[in-house]
Amino acid sequence: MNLLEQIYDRLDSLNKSERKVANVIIGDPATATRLSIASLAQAASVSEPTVNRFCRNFEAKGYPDFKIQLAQSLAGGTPYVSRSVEQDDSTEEYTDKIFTSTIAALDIARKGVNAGLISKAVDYLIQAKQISFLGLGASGPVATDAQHKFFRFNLPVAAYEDVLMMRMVAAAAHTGDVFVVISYTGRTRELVDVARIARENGATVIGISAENSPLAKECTVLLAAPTPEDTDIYMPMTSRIVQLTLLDVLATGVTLRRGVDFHQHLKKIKESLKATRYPSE
Amino acid sequence: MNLLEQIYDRLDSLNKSERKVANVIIGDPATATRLSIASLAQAASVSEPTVNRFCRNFEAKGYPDFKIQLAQSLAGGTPYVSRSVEQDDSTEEYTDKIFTSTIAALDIARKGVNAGLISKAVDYLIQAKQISFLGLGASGPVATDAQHKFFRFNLPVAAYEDVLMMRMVAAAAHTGDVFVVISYTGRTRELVDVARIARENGATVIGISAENSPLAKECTVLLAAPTPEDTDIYMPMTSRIVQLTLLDVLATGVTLRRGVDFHQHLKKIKESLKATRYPSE
DNA sequence: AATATTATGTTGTTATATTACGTATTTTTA
DNA sequence: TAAAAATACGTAATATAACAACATAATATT
Repeated sequence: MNLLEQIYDRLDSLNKSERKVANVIIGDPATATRLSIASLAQAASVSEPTVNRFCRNFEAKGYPDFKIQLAQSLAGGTPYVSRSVEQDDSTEEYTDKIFTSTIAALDIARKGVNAGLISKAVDYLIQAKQISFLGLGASGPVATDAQHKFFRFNLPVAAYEDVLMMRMVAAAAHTGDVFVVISYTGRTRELVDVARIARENGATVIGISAENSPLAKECTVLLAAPTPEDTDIYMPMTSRIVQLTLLDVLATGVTLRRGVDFHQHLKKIKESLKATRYPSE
Repeated sequence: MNLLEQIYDRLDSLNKSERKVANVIIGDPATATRLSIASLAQAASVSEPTVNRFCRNFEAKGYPDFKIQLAQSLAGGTPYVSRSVEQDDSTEEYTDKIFTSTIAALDIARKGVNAGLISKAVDYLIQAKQISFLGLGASGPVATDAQHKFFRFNLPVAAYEDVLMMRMVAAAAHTGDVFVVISYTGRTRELVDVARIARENGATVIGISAENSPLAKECTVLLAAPTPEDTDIYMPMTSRIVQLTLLDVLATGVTLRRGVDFHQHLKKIKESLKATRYPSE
């Protein structure tokens, strides 16, 4: 709960003078952040120490600290907390909730990412003779997207959304091949099988999936997409975006490691696309 | 643009001492808000007036005012500022940058979304006899993903990544059909053509694309994915995530509008998938 | 009604920020 | 390349703001 909410919350339990202070702040928090303690005291018709005591009541070190917290609680207005959509939400509400939840999921993932594992995964990808992205169902497009991305970065890639193809490719895998297996739950039988086959043939398996899942056990490197609390209907949406972002990170890592020559390649690709486009005005 | 972004933006145009100050602030903006001018000056190895001048450079009345603004730009404590990846970034650094940029892009999009247009788009989707998602290249997987999502919500959907198929479907379009056309630039010739054909046949075209683009002109409703400043190599990544999130919003809107019956449907789908999975422990 | 307790204000001190000015550095011009 | 101008930066003095300690007033308790 942010500072401003706390003030509202505790309005009743404040004594006379402090309530005066609270009311001035609530009345116009934005300008309150610009006032000196003297001005605020005057505006509330109380003494300066009263304002100071008021601030300390709210876990602030003093008046300046209080103002900083107040400013922060004013910022943006919306704290990034995953809130689930309700049946009677307005368009504004559910739009905001979806964006906010997605941001919250990314933020959690950001904090939970293991840079060591990313680095390890990049090591494998760089040395790969062939990279295959595997994903079924909702993870299918994620795999295809990864293919596009890595292709742009001039790497030998393929994506498969078809179980039979996956099996065939896994069966024909060699040491040096890398399979990136994408699965939200990590429990899709077929994918777990394919991962095992690939591994048995000496390939490296990078999993983008849930921790402690059957798939996780088959992976050389597992990048866990930390899954937030509620697993309701809307979850797969945000988890998929986390997966995509993890793949962005991997692609970036590979690119950086490969050095400068890729810029040339990228230029070529961009050129090749120009013909298909209307020119910019 | 918030204060922190401004600082990033003007880093180059600052002189030596001021850049020192900027770097300290950027390095840890959160604690910077708690420092006195003396401490900050010391941390940056400059004099206090230099810090003061620095603050005034950024349209602040003085140091305290600057801190307030900084605090506000720090919503929730984490600075979500799009920073581009540098060649010599460590794994931690580029990982964080990618996540942060993605979040920043979503945040910008969140603020820029027009709820009225979302609502309008949802209206069309709900009444649609048939919904087709069209995307080429990097937007292809986005279209396919949308198909998956909307299918789960029991809507008559298809996705096309193939130009010829698109043309055929557009040519056979009827009033009541809805085409969702996804394009980052909005300048892909083929897509623009297809959109026009679909419109001419009475279909509704919902664009998820850039404003003022050729594609935008062919759309019944345009959901602009506001594109942040720099269009360098990494941009398409984040823009695609904004597109996906917009589609999440649309899917959610449709679901909410359709009421309760869809829960039944969702349950059925979940059941059907169970057989393919290893059970949860 | 007397006492204890809490609330609030006054004063002086300390911390903090800012101004004014001077020196050093860089840039420009001859 | 030297001289002049402009800009950058720091020192020291000053003004402002915040706080602590104490005193007084108000309220609650017995």
